[in-house]
Amino acid sequence: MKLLCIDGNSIMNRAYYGIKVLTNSKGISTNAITGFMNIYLKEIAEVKPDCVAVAFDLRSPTFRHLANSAYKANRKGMPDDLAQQMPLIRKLLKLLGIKTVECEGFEADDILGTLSRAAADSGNECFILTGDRDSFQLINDKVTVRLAGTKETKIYTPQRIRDEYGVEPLQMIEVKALMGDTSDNISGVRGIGEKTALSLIQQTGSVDGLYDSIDELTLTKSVRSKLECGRQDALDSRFLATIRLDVPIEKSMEAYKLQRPDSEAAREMLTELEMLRLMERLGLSDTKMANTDQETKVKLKDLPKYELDLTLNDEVISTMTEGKKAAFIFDGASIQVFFEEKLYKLAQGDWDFDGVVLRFFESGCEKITFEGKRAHKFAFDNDTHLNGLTFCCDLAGYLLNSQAGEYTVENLSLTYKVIYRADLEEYADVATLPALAENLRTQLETTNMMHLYNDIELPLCEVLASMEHYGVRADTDGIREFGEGLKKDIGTITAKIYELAGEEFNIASTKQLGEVLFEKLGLPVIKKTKSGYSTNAEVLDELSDKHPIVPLILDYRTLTKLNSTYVDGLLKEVEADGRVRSVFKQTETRTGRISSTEPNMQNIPVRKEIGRNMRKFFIAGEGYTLLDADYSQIELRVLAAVCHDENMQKTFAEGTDIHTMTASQVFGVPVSEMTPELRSAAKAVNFGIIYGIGPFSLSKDIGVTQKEAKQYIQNYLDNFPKVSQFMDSTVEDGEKNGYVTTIFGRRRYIPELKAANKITKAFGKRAAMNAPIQGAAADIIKIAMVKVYNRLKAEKLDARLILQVHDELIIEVSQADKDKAAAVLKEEMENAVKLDVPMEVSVGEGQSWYIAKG
DNA sequence: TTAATCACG
DNA sequence: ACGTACGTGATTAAG
Repeated sequence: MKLLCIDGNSIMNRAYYGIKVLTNSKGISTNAITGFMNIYLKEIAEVKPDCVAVAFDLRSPTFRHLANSAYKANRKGMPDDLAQQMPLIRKLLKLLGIKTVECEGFEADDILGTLSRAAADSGNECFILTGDRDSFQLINDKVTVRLAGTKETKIYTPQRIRDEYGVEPLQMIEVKALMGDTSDNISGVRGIGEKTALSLIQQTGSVDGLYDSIDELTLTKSVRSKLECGRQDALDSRFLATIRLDVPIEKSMEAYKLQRPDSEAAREMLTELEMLRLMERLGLSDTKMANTDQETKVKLKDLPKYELDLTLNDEVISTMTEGKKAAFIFDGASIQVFFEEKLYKLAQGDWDFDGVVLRFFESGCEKITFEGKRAHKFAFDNDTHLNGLTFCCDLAGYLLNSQAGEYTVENLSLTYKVIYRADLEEYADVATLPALAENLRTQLETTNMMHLYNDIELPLCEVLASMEHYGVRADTDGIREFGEGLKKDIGTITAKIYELAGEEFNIASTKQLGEVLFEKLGLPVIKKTKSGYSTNAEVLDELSDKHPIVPLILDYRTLTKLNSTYVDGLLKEVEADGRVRSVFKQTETRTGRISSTEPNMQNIPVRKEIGRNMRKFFIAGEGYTLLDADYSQIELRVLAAVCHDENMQKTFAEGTDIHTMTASQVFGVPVSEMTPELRSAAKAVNFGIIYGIGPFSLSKDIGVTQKEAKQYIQNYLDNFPKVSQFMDSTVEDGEKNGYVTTIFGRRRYIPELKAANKITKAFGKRAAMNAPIQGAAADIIKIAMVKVYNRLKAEKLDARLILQVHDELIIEVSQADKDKAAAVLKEEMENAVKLDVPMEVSVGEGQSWYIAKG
């Protein structure tokens, strides 16, 4: 028989640090449990054991040996959220019919030792699954250690120990006695490390053997004296390092046979923890359907059967007329369609794939799909239009929970308790769509997000597809030339840096740079990172007048960033027709913004002139020009509107400068006596308010003491009590409901608000304060995009939206239509929504983005 | 794969 | 005593 012994604490620890954050909507961490079960299931599949035992340390401090009461005293207490998961995993294992073993006064290691010995003695095979190397001494012909790493499990047999360490497994005790183990607070012999310890044991076999023959050994003076001084330490450590094999626990293999799980209770527990994926993997979700509702529970055999493997062709498409419904999934290379109880497919390479797909898209029937942006784009790329799209499941899933991560049909079915038609194999996703869409629709209604869905997200996906279809024209020669200049300058600066440093090194390596700056040149260390010295721009700025090399490093950083990310990075993305087509992601951010990738067109440099030059290379096509419109202070306007602060509203209504007004209030200075410095400080305060400010960061930002910064914030909140109230009530709502919303009803769940950890909770509060502001601004520009898109189309202007940068829209328009398009753009953006505060938009025009932006 | 850095709103 | 403003994406080095 095979016995799998698991070091529960060690694997939980591994799992905890392996998966960073994972909490359910109630804020309970589930990362360690999830990781543990992932490892467990993988190991079970590989080892195929007959018996399983999971050993745990007891919660109370345990001492293996009374001889040394300092034992483990210095081991750091486990983080709270890991400790909270320990009783949960034990309960779960019990429900799953897996035996857990613990014993007062003994460590998990001792239990592993005892069980492995018992298994070997009764002629059985034993596998020890653990995350640390402590149990190597237990390895023999019958006992194998499986060391769980981040990616793979390493298997340790006696031979592997001999190969790796040159000693027998049992001799690992002797090695540890000499080298010690800080994590277990075993001192070992002072000054003896792994290398020396191994070599000594290889020569003498054991601690006893070593001291018996110490006079005959050839040793360096220092090693000999260390050994002589540490003789008693070695003996004590040897005792501590020996894992016990005689813990009073059940030793019969029979007792560890896997029991029948208590499925009902396990299902209940996992539902409570919201670990639906795991439930599925454990086969607990009743016949592969994540369905816990009694009345909708259906057995697999009762599910309707459909006609499969039909070919999508024009004959059937001609029957897909108005009023009928079809579900489809199109991934670019193949399409599956579910229509009137039949499943059709077609793949690239099949006869007239593109044509058939496009004629299906043009058909009059109502369509539901998944990731409809791709279908829209395919239609646009082929000069036609996707008609009748009424539901897009990923967008609904995103609105319902913007931090769910991956919006796949399978995940959504699990979350929204829809029978996932795994029985239909390649058609599983498409056959699941109708039920999923129906359920998602209901959810959107109950959460009051139908408006958001119908009027913003669904139409927006067509707009984004259109933007991706058109792309932006790039001046590749210009970029290349700019790059040449950069590369030349980088070469010059590099040489100067090497000269000043007195050596050549990799300037891009923070490690090497840190050594040069702080060790060789002796500059003061301002800040440290986890892995060494911090060398970020903030630190270097402080050092810039301490040594001439520092400003050069800053220049080097600026230039190499421009060169690799923007020049080389962008050139890679330019397509054959001279245009770049970014991918705009609609289900990525937690706040409702869209994001841009491959390339990211939302972080093209602008703040510094050198980088801003990049924008000269984004240009209009022949005969066209660019229009650039941006909202002025949209987030502060949103704040003024949602909190109903009369002061702020009046400022915006009258068109006076908001930062000046804030400065006057916060610093008690009349507007007529305002200085640029005060205005700039007030600007930082204004931004800080939106982000959930703290005195520390504000003080750093505007260069005043923390005390002063604190006073400014207090002044602000006293002068704008409505803002203060709004922030408080938002956090309160978040704590009560688990989510906060924008004025348009967009939700963001913030499980961090329920965290026990202070830092996490503080983050939750800031996120809660920010989300309604950033989110509403995102809502507004999305509405504007849909309106602008529709107007340009309705008025048949030769113009199209091509970019969005959070508060900025860019249109490419024919010279003839530019005035009309500019008017449409300004009008639709300013009137996208009606708030208590006017929205102000400024529009610029020019051949390049650089000029159009003004 | 992760950490550090830096580009944007 | 802690760690320090919200939201993103790309590149590079290094384990």
